[in-house]
Amino acid sequence: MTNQSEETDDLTLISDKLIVQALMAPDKCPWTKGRKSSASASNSRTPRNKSLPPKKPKKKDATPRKVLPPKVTPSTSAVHEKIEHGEYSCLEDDGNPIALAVPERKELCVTLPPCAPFGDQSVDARSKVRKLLKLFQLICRKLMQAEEQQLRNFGRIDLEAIEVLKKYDGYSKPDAIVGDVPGVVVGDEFHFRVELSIVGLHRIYQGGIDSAIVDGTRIAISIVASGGYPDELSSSDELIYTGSGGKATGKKDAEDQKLKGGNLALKNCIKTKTPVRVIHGFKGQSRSEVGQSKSKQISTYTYDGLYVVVDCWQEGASGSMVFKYKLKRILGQPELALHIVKETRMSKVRKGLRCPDISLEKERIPICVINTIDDAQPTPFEYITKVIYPPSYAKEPPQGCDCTDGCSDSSRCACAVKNGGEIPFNFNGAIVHAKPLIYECGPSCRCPPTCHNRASQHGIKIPLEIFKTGETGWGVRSLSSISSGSFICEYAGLESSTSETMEESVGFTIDAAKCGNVGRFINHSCSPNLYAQNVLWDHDDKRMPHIMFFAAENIPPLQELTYHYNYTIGQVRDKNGVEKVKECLCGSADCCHRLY
DNA sequence: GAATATTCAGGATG
DNA sequence: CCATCCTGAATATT
Repeated sequence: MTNQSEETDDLTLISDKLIVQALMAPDKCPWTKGRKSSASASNSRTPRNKSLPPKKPKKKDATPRKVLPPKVTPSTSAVHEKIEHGEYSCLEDDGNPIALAVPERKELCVTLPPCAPFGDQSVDARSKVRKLLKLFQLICRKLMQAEEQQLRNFGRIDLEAIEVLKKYDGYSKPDAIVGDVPGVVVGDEFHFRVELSIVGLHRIYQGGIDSAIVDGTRIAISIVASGGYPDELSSSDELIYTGSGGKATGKKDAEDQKLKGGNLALKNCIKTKTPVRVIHGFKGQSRSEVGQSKSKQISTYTYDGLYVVVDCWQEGASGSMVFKYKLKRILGQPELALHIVKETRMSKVRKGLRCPDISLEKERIPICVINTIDDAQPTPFEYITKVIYPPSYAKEPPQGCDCTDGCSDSSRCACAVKNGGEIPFNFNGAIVHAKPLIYECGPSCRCPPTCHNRASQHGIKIPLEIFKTGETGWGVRSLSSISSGSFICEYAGLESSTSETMEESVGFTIDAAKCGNVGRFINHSCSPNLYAQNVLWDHDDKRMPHIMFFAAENIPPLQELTYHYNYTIGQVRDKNGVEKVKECLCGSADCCHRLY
C-alpha cells in the first residue's frame, strides 16, 4: 500500500528527542529523557538496596541522533501517550531492584521495571502475558551472563529465574483455566516448561497432564506432547496421546498404567466435552552458528490450540498396558506456522518467489522476496550492507581493548568497561538487555572476531525474507523461530547530517530510500517484536551509532518482524510546518491508530 | 575428535 | 514419601 520511495518527501523531525525501544517493552527509555553515560546506565550489578531512591535521569545532554525509519512507512501510531502516562518504563531507569537470592557472597541484582502494568485493567491480557515472558527471559539472560562471567554456576537457569520472578509484585500463581488462556495465542513459543506454568498454559513443571476439578469431576485442562512417550502426531488435526505412568517412561518394573490422576482426568474429558489445550514440544532445534561455541540443546514448546478428546482405550501386553487417547483439534483455530513452514520446506518451488536474493549475495545468506498477493516487485534500490557515511566525514578511530583472553575479564576489557563493566551479550549471541548505547569490540581491538562482544557486527545470521503483506506493503519475516535477544539486522542506509556542516551537526538520520538493506522493509508496530539498539564498534562517533535490531521476545516462524518507529504525534511536519498525519495499520490491540 | 545419543542425578510441585 | 512427556552435565557411541 505504502510505497517506500514515494514517501521520500520532506519529513522533518521537529522533536530532538530520541526514542528507542527497550528490550523489555515498548517503553520509555533513557533516550526519551536524555542520555545517561553508558557507564552509569548499567545497572547490572548495582548493590542490593531496595530502598534506593529512584535515580532521576539527567535532563538532557548531547542529543545524538534521531532514528529515521524507512521513508516507506506503512502503518502506525505512537506509544507516546503511554509514555506520558508513565505506563511503561525501561530497565535502565528507576526499576525496583530485586536481589537474587544467591547463597554465595556475591549477590546479583536484577533491576526490574516498576510493576504498574500488572493488575492494571487497562492493560489487556496479551500485554500482560508478553510482559511476564519478557521479564522471565530477561532474568534468564542476566543469570546466563553471570554464569558466563563465572560469578556463579546455576544448574537450572529456568528454576533460578522463576524464583526471582516470584518476588516480583504482580506475579501470582496461575489459576486453573479451562479452554484458551487469555493473552496466549495459538503459535506462541516457549523455551522452558516453567514458562508454560508462568502464563497458566500448563501449570505443572514435569507432568504431561494438567488437570482441575470442575463440578466435582477431575478433568484435564492441558497436555504437553514432547516426545516422552511414543505419541502419534498424525498429519494435521489429530493426535494420539499416551497416558501417564507405567513402564513407558523407562521404569525398571513393568507396570500397567492406572486409570487415575491425569489419565482419569483425560478420559473424563470425553464425557464432559471439555476442550484441552495442547502444547507441542520439539527438541534439539538448536542451530549452531558458525564459529560459535558448542550449541546447547534447545527445546521449544508451541501452543497448538484446543482439542477435544474423542476416544480412550488401553493398549499393550498385560503387565505393561498403557492408555491411549485420541484428540481432535477444534476447527476454526489458526493453522500452526510450523506446519506451513514444513510444507514450504518440503515443496521444491517456493510459491510467490519474486527474487531469490535481493541482496545479490552481499549478505552472508540470501534474502528472498515472496509475494503471494499480487504481481508487484519491490521498487528497485541499491542494496548495501553497511551504512554509508557522508563523504566529508572521517570516522574517528575507536579505542579498542587489548584483551587476548576473549574479553572474559569484564573489569579489564576496555570495551566491557565502556559498557558499564559487562559484556552485554550472552555467549549465544543474544543481547542481555537494552542499553542507551553499546560498545562492541572493533577493528582496533586485539580480540578475535569470535569475541562475544561482537554480536551484531558480523551481519545477518537469521534467514530473513521480504514478503508482501496485506495492508502495509512489504514486510520482513523468517521461516525460522527466533529467540528473544537474537540479533536480526542493521538499519543500513545513507547517513546524513540534519544541519549544514558536519562539525556543528547535532543530529543525524539514516535515509534508506535510495539504498539500504533488509532493514528498510521492516514495518512499524505499536506492539513490536523487535527493538532498535544503538551500537558503536567501527568508530567512536556517538552522533551516529549503528542502529541494530534485536528480537524483543520469542518470535514464531512467519510472524512479521516489526519495531516501533517512535514518532510522536505532531512530530512530522511538511515544508510549511503543517502537521502531517499518517494512519497506523499495525492492528495490534494497543494501537493508537496514528503513526504520526 | 567432534557431533550426537543415552544415562544419571538433582529438583519443584502436588 | 511419591511420581512426573524437565534440564543440564556426565558418559557412551558414531
